[in-house]
Amino acid sequence: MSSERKGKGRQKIQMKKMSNESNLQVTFSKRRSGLFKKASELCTLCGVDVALVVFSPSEKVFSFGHPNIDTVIDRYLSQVPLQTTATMQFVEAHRNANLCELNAQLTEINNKLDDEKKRNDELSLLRKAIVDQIWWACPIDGMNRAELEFLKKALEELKKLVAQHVNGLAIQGAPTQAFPFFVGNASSSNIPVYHQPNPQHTQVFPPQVLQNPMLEPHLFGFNNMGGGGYGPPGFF
Amino acid sequence: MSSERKGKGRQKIQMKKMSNESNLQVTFSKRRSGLFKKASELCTLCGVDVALVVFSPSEKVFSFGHPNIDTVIDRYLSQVPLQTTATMQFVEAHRNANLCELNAQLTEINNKLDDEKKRNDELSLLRKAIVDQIWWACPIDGMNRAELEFLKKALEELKKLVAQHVNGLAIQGAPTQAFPFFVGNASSSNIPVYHQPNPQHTQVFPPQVLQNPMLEPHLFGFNNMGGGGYGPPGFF
DNA sequence: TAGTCTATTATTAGTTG
DNA sequence: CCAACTAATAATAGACT
Repeated sequence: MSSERKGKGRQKIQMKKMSNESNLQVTFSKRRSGLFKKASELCTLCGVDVALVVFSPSEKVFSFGHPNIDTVIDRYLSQVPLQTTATMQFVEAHRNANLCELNAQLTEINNKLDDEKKRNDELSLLRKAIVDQIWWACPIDGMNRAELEFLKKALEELKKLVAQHVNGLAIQGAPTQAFPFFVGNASSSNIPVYHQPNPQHTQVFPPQVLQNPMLEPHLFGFNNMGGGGYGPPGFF
Repeated sequence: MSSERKGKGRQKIQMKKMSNESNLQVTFSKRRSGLFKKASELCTLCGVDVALVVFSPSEKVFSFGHPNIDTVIDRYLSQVPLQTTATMQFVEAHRNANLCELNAQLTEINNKLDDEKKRNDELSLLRKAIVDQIWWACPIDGMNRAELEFLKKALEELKKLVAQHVNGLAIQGAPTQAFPFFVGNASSSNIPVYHQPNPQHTQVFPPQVLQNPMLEPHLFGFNNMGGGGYGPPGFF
């Protein structure tokens, strides 16, 4: 009988492993569905081949493939001759370690950016409120010079604050220059290991570009590695 | 200088292969990013393992894996001993053929459902408009009996129409009983081949449950096939 | 070719049954 | 566990840059 509508709607969630087990299960189901749907849509819209394998928290396996998962996996494996020599493993280990660290830093910086952005938004709002108030309070000419003076001071203070924030961001985020990713539309993210093993089924000297799909080649500055001339084979 | 804001915003698109090549490329890039992001979020939030391989329209390969794509693929392959005997291939071929057809039918039915829903929405809106008009026009008692009569007739007509639509749907969609999927939140979809090869790394007699993730086990009525007793091994 | 912007559509977190 | 609902957040088609 309690016909109350009290759904609070979707809430933002932290991008980290969910603590509540039952929530995790539900979220897994929903998001798995969403992921498979997206994958199938990509196939349909773009006519490309995809393979997707997901192990559930209870170790059950879910998979999807177009035109067929085994075909795609075979194709993938044939392109990644996986020369699992000791050297390769060493390289890979270093690479992964680096990536993890980079991702951690990226996440941290993104969080800071989020915070700053939020604070800036708040300040902007406040500023807007005050400006509006002035607009309302002063039909045409300053009716109360003292008040106007006060508001002017407040505005300057705010301006300074904002400047400080921006500045602080620039200084604090100095290493950010190494991670110009996400700056446009930053949003906290905890991204595991992305991996583009080979631009094509070409050579396999340096294990080649290990990357975050969000952190695509062009973001690193060296775009178009599909040609043949790759960058230096150093470990980053 | 033309500082016009004329973005029309996101438009709905048909769930079929895009015809415009350059649009397709752009969409592929955007959706690939989105897909990889979703995959990584699933890993992070639920702590599960995922492997994702995508071949671009230009045959480049993009992949993602947590904790590592090869690990996940190995795990997947070990669960799918792929007894590629001739019999199996035959079975598989039939299964795929069947699935394609089923998916096609499903898509068609979904489209019809969408259409019907839209029409029903329109009718509902119309009905509501009329009801509202009555409400407005008649403060308390019928001020114009003729008009009221007309409206009553119109309402009955609408009711009949809606009934017809529902009925038509039920008849036209008779085979729908075999596809009770999506009924809840139907939305056109052209889904390729989904595949859950094995509930666990258990036996492999009938190649086992090939399915659409959106079409999960419970939707088929036989949930929990992780036990051991499977249904008949027929080709659907 | 990739990034931006904006209006929309799509997805989903939290709840209830 | 599953479905439905709601109110939010998130993703993205189209147009520009």
